[in-house]
Amino acid sequence: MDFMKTPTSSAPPSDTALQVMRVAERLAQTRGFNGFSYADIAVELGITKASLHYHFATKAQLGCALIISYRERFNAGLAEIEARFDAMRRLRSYIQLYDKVLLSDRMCLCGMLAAEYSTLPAVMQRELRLFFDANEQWLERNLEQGRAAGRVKFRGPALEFARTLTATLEGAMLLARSYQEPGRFAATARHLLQEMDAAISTEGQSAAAAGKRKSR
Amino acid sequence: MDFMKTPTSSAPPSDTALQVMRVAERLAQTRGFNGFSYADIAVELGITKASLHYHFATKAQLGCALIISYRERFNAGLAEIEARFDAMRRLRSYIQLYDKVLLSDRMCLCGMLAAEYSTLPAVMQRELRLFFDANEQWLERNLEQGRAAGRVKFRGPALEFARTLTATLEGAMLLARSYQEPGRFAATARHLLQEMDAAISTEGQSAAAAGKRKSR
DNA sequence: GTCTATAACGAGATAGAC
DNA sequence: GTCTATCTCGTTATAGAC
Repeated sequence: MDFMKTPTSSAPPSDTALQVMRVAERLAQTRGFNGFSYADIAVELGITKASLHYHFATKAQLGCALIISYRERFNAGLAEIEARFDAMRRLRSYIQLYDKVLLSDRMCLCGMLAAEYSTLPAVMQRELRLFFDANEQWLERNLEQGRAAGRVKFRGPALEFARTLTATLEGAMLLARSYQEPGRFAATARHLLQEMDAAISTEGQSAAAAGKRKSR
Repeated sequence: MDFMKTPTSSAPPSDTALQVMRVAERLAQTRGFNGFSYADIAVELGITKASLHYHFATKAQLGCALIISYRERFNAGLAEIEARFDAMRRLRSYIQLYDKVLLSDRMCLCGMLAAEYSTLPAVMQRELRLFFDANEQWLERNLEQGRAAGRVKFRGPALEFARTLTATLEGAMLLARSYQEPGRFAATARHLLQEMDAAISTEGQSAAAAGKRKSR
């Protein structure tokens, strides 16, 4: 965990720094990285902007710390899930990670930053891609294992399906926040899990075409 | 077609206003609504910021004009598609609308604005939702028709699948832009179309679980 | 319609005292 | 570590001449 001023620093963040990050993370998730300022954080914590700059000299450094922290917690969550459940429950738990974020009225930090990608400092862009890389590797691995075990079904390469899955979850979060209905995300989550569950028959998906598996 | 200063105005936009919108739209799609300023537009068009304010008194009005214009063009595209093709080709064409945007190095305007939703003026928030509403109604209608005709297959209510579809496309665009690979979106698009195509067998999706029902 | 000029404010960031 | 004070720049927006 190196959140701090330089990528090579290893000093543990102070109490104040952690509070700054806590507030900044929420603001970044709800308003975007370009949607909040040091003044917003300072007011909420009852300190001055100058004090913030002591802990995070530039906003880019704060942004990097946010991504690294978020990614590490996410990866820790994934590791925990992977150690515990079988294939379908892992995927269910994966989706619940996203659901939990949305239920706290936030967008995924990295999904939000992805929208702002072209305006972000290069250092943040790099850290951001690492989040999605880790996501897709975890999913690819577990999808492949689940399919081999006969518990998960999907078509094509696991990597491509992993990317589709992440895209759907990020997109569903994004759109759900424009409405005031958490059910929008939940419905999509349910749909995804049903489609992947090898224990659920695929018969009768198509009302009229049901009888036409002959075509081949 | 009312892009202009008030929601009830109906004067056609002047040549300059159209140029302003053309530039502003591109900036909003690539950098976000909070990621560009009147100065950016002014420099690019070789006029002054003050002139911009003559055409669009406030940035919120410019933003509304952008959404309405974008939505109307999108709806026109959807109407054209609906008049011409059969079910699967309609869905393919729908996805191509998104692909075309991404290939011009842009994010969907409304997907981008959805990320910034909580920071947008209320008038823009309202116009934005109308875009997604129109999208989901078009998709719901055409998915249902396609399923009834036996050409499209999917599980559950058409409305829910429509929302999942839009979420996947918006999410895939969002993530594709953090990498420099348009193939990321294309792969997801291909995957979606394969899954929906009733003419494609669903056998063998699950390597191990599929030992049964082998009509191949 | 477009301009110059400027208001009014907020942004990120720094210097230096305590 | 936190403060006051300040700097510089960019932002939206307006007044008024041409």
